[in-house]
Amino acid sequence: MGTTMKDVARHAGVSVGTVSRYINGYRLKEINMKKVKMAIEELGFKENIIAKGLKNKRSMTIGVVIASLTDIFSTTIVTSLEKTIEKENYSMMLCDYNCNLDRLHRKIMFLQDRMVDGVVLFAGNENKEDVRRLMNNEIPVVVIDSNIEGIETDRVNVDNVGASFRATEKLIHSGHERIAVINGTKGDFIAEERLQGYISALNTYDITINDEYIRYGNYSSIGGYNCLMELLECKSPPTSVFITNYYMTIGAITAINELDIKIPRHLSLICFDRFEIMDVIKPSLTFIEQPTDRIGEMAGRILLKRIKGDMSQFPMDMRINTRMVMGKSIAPPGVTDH
Amino acid sequence: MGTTMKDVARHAGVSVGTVSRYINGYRLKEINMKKVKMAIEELGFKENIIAKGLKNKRSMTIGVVIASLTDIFSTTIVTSLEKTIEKENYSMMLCDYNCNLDRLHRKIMFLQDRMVDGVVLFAGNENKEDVRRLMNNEIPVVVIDSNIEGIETDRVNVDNVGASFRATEKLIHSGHERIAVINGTKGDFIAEERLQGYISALNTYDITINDEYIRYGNYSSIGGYNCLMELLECKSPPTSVFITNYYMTIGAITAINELDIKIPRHLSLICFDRFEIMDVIKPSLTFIEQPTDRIGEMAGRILLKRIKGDMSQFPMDMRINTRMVMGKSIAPPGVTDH
DNA sequence: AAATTAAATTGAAACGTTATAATTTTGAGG
DNA sequence: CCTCAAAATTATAACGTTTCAATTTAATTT
Repeated sequence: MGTTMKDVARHAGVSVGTVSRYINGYRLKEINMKKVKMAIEELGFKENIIAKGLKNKRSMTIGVVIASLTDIFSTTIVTSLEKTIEKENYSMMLCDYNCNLDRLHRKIMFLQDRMVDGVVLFAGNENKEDVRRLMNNEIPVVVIDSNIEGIETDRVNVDNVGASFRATEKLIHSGHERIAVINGTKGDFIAEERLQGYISALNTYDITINDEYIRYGNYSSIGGYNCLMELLECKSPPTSVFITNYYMTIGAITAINELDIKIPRHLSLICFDRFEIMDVIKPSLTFIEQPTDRIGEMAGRILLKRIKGDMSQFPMDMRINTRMVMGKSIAPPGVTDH
Repeated sequence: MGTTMKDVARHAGVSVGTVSRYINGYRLKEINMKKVKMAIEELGFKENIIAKGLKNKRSMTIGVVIASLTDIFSTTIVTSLEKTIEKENYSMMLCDYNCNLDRLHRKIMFLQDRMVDGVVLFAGNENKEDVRRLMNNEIPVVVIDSNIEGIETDRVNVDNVGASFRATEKLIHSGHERIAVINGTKGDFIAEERLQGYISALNTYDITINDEYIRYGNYSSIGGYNCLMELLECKSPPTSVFITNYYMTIGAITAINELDIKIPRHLSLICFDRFEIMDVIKPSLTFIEQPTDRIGEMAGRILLKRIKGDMSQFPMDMRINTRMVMGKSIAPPGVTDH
């Protein structure tokens, strides 16, 4: 280790320039090619990406900022994002900021100091100044699951409105009218979109909107648990619930178990996101699957494209379709099994 | 952006060397200090970590390899690891390899190419050749939750044997003798240690070991679900179960709910790891909490120490104590509530 | 076979830092 | 005010690449 291109050049009897050209895939005479190749193998040469980065002002690294490393939805997307960028020899610096905006700011600064070639931001990172600075420095930014108002960036989102519409519609089609929603965080981009889909479905089918049925669980399991408990304490409790994320679903199911409510006999359920425990829950849940693979891949592809300087179709507003997976958690209201 | 030390030097009317010395905190004359400081502010100079890295052969980056970004236990540790290293201005390249050994190899190569100053490996990364290569290249390695046989590395583990002993003992103390264990993956370092604690507790209290009560759930919720189902189908089912990780606990609880078994009336439970849904499960579970904060912090501290060249007490075998958190999931066997 | 063109290679100057030897400035002592 | 040491600063050579003008080598044409 520690062998440089200079060593390789000497060993092969050519100049460093030639070695460089070999490394970067430019054509050179057969004979030199062989000599260089052998020298590299014999010396175990590995190029120094740092020196390379200094020269071409590229770090071959992208920065990824998520709210929390422990949020499985984000990390699943990141996994596929990484798979996409590593194909082009990029690596990733992954940061979380644990909902601390100051920390978020520091992280973005940090990535910029590290000369990342591009940045992927996840929902909630609405630190406009930082984003603006990145873009002024010509560091492309792709935003996932969000939309930074007032700043034009490429973004990748699922079709939240459509998905929620169809989820709600699904409940309506099986006869429900008392349909509740356990939504994320009030005002949040995703939550607003999902709410819009829900409302629009109810409107379409002329069902009156009952504010009591609209709850916010802050994307957490404890939130989901509490919302479900509260919903069932309404004078006229819902016969079905639409839950807009993974953690809240876990919480709601825990509440349901505790209350000894049977699904779908007493309550129909449709939720967002596939998660591991799903395979194991009985009855199987009907849910909307967000194609995390595709989200990560798209984000990666767009970012790489921008990094290469291709600014066509900027800003892209990529909308990814979801898929509804049918389980057995929905039945007509007020019907007993037999 | 784009301004270099040269620009600062010119603007301040000093040489680049002086600017460098300012940046790195060496003493210089008051007057020059002020001039440089002003110039930096006026030009918005930011040092180029890449160039710096090239010169001092340090990337100020550590590599972290975990099995999967979606494994919450690992990512929780990584979160605190990151907090530790960022205090000293290090950043982290986080990789997962999704149980693909070839991918693991590539990742480690990758980190080495990126000139990381140190590496943290999580359980299962027993790619001896790669680890050896890292160490030969004087890149310090800290291993978490594992022990690479035949290679001396610093490592950080919880006291698995002790924790499992006490967990099992706890069940024994409340009168159980038919105690099952749902363990991770057979042969795995952690699983073996936890099994050892279990066996040793039974031996200590003269309880015969029943092989039927020892199950492997591969750390997955589906595994935990299946194990629990199987255990209850024994001719003489256990009255209590010790579950050695988070995901398997989730699976087991799902099975328990499905079978309408009441805890702790029909079955006592003790498990490993705190997780979000825990706050919400009734009855509250008794569990062993692994101090993920401390694990990450220790790993970070040891690695930084090695990076600084301090090899004292090498190889460290750090054992972190766990804590038992009392819930209401344990009761004497065969006793009904009232 | 000479002349022309094309292709391949070389050598040296960058990239933005740090380290070091050489130089200048400062300050104390006589 | 000169000398000499100590302190501070400067200029320059690295670090390991890439790039580009200049040069050499090879291929083609006449």
